[in-house]
Amino acid sequence: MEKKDKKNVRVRFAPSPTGLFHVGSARTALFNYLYAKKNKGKVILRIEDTDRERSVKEYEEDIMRSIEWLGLGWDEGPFRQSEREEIYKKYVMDLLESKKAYYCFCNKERLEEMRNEQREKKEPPRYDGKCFSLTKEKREEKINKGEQFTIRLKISEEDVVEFDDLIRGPVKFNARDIGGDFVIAKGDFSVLYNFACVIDDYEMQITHVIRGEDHISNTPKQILIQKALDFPSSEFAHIALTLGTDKSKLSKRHGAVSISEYREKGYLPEALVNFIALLGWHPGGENEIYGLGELIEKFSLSDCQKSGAVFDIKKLDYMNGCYIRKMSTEDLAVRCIPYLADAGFIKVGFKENRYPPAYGGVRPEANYYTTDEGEIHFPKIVQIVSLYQERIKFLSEVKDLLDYFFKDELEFEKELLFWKDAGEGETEKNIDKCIEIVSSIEKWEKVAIEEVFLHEANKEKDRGRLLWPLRVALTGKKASAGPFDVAWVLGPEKTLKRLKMAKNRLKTE
RNA sequence: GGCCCCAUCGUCUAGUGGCUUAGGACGCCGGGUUCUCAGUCCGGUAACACGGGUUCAAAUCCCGUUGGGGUCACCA
Repeated sequence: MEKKDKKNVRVRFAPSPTGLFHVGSARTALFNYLYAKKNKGKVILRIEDTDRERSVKEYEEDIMRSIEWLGLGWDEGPFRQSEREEIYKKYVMDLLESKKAYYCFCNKERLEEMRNEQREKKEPPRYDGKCFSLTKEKREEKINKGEQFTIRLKISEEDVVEFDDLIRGPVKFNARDIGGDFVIAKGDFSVLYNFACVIDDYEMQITHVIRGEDHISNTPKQILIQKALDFPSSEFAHIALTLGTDKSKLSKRHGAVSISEYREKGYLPEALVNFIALLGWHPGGENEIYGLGELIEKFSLSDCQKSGAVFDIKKLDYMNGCYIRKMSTEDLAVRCIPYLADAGFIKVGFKENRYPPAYGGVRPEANYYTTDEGEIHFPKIVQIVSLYQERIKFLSEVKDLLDYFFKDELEFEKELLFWKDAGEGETEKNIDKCIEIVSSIEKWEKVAIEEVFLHEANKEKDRGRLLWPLRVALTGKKASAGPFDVAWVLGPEKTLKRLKMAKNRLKTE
């Protein structure tokens, strides 16, 4: 149903900076982006900060940082509604002059009371239009007395507002159900959301308004404003909401909802984008892994689901794991380094000051790394990290998993060294054997280590007798990467040292 | 409560009147690989909300019921 001229598609991201950038807003931004790119159109970023009290500069930064991190970007902006008040005011004055809007001096108490009464009578809350009939003299008198006022748009209650939603098809509202003449501006002529939105969409020549379903009831108001101003109507597409596990609109109480939280936990932007795109949209077919390019190529509003989609973190985890496994080990190391640094395992230095660290970005060619023991080279980090490439679902896991590569002494109960029913004696014997094997290896290479250990371990009826204590001695953990790999990365000296330390530990209480 | 939107496995979904004993993915369960944890491979569990129509034929079209959600500010 995507008809009309798509040659000059212009869409907008219009978040308001009243909180950290949310996965729901990110999904809306994504759909806008995909639609625009698919149709060779432009994306305009507009910060909706007409509510000064609730708008926070840091959140605005978070919005832009998050959008960029996701790889989405925009073509024009950022525009800020707080910087466009003169423009809005001009339109308010026009409306006032043409009598399509009027001053209202009703105070909040009266409004509140009226609403309560209507509610009790089970009527829909609605402004009764009292101030519309105020005479010019009366009005000026009140203004001169300094009475507070608002400006309301006069609507005709018989009107039927219809629009053809690109996702849902025709949607119809009776004007009498939208609550009467509604406020478009406050006493200082600062305008409200619906009004600013319509003016901006017009001035920025937005062709397609793609937004969350929660805005569907704002649409008739906006269309009424468009009509009052003789603006052409834009196309609307209301995408279904992102839901929490209880099926209500996703919000803070559902847990992590901001893009920055996901970034910090170590989700990859490409995985997050892939996952979010598939919430409420499906290109058909059985593939589920798509890069941004493919997403753009396949995107269509008509393939969007009409019902809300629950944000299922388990599936995101799975997808993130897929993306982690898919990337090169070098790339993985680059992405893990900030987490290793954060855990205090390594320190990141910069060879040249003119290459300041990019946001979240590490560049092996411009950095050097140190541990408590001195410099550690990038290839070594690659080795370490690659042992966990198949094991982690998100990057921050390396903080808990890789500690033993950066510690000299490991903390663990000696009983952890015991394989099944093996006691102290047998365990000591096996550790001795490991020491012997390690000492005998001439070329410290992955395959060689594995071969000789396996050869020895196969003599036992159960490989674990030899390999379990080896692994625990090297890692101090009951779950870890394979012992040969760990030994190889650790190097012969450290391997030997840890085996000896494990042996000593057996003798302690 | 008014208005609006929606309705296929627990979750994301395929399905656009016959190809469907409803397909895939995540999760979950079982098994293989295995020193552990992952990963990987194989197998399994599980859904068309209900009731009426229309039709030779309905998950698919229509109506109703029920259920869920959104929204009703001098917030966005």
